[in-house]
Amino acid sequence: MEFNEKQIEILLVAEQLFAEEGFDGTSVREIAKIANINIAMISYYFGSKEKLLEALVLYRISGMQLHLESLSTEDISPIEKIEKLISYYIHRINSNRCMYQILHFELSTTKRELNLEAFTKVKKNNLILLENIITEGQLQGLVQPNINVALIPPIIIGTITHFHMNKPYYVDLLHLDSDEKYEDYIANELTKHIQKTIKALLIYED
Amino acid sequence: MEFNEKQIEILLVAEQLFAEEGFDGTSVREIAKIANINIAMISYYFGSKEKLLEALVLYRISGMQLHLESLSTEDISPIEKIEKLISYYIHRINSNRCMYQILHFELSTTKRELNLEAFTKVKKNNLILLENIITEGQLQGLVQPNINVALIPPIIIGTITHFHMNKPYYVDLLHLDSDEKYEDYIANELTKHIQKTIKALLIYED
DNA sequence: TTAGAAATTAAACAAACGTTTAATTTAAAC
DNA sequence: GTTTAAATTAAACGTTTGTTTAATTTCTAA
Repeated sequence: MEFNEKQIEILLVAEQLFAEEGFDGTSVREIAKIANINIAMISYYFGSKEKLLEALVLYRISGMQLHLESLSTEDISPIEKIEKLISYYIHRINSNRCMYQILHFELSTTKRELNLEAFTKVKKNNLILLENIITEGQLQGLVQPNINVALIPPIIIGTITHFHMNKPYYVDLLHLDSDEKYEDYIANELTKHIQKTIKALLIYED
Repeated sequence: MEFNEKQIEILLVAEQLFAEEGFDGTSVREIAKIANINIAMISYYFGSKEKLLEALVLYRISGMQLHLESLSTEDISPIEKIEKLISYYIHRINSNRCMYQILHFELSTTKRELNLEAFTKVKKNNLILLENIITEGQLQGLVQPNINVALIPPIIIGTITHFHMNKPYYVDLLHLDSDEKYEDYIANELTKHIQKTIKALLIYED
């Protein structure tokens, strides 16, 4: 699926609005107004509002593949690999904040049936990568046995998305009174915190 | 604010629908139909659809106060206290799944301005409780210094909510092919996993 | 038993919704 | 320059939306 400039403009406007106000809370007229196009163009290009959403999800997820194959073969310790993987996770969620917001809702609504196979595939690939790294660490005696690897991504992704979703609360609690401070906190404090947590979990003896 | 039986029935129906289809994705006619009442009763009792949501949020959050004051004085180790606190967290999120789903969306939408002071208050109270327990642990030398306490609840809450939101994915991945298995997994595996993670974080030496 | 309040109803309201139409403009190809 | 397709438009379409109305029923208390 290839999109022209105008279509991409529409997709980007729709993405932000869907994230801010939800799919059902956003009207095609609103999208058209901000994207500076006629309402009919949405049906003309995408078929319908719902197909616009599908196109958007596909458009984003296809660009979301982790390029981490190289990580497996890098000459660093498994722990460092995990740290890199977490950084990458956080970076991906950060730069796809709107799409994660949309998916979070769409995943749990019964209203629409989005085809999220591509997304599932990405996640399963990442999980295998993580499993390999952890197995490597276990063989080297750096990582404890009996680690439930499937439950590690939820810690990483869950913590970050929860932080984002409760932005007003954490801005208040942690005095992050500018967007810059907020972004910095995520890139530094929060990232380190998650890395430390996962490292602790891997090393911790039950 | 006191509600009669009929009002509570409406609130419960609305809660489930708002959680499943979102506020904007749910119509008052749908609520009325399932709750077996006339559409006009919603305006009659609550004023409007939006005020119905406000009433619902207030109704749930007021019943959400942790009853954990006793925890501080219990004669168990700080680590055990943390474990209990986490169990309680998980139990609360589990039994308020719909409301958490609704709040998750409402917290990040710019459409409506819900008064969530009560919710913030609950969270801040819990944080103080957690801080006290951790300080106690540090004084006894059981817990490391330099713990960022504010970032511990996000791990707990984020992990569980992420798990819930991605239910179809984890059902598939972990072969939880019945509701019972799913619930059991959360109550056992996932709970233990989070407890282990937090314990590891508190004990782990950087 | 009766008066008054509360609860409930069907119907109507205007506004907003997603989508389609048919006409027009713009662009590309020959 | 003409032809054909693609892009764009304003207007209208039929639904659905949340809310209100005014009439009626049910309940409560004197």
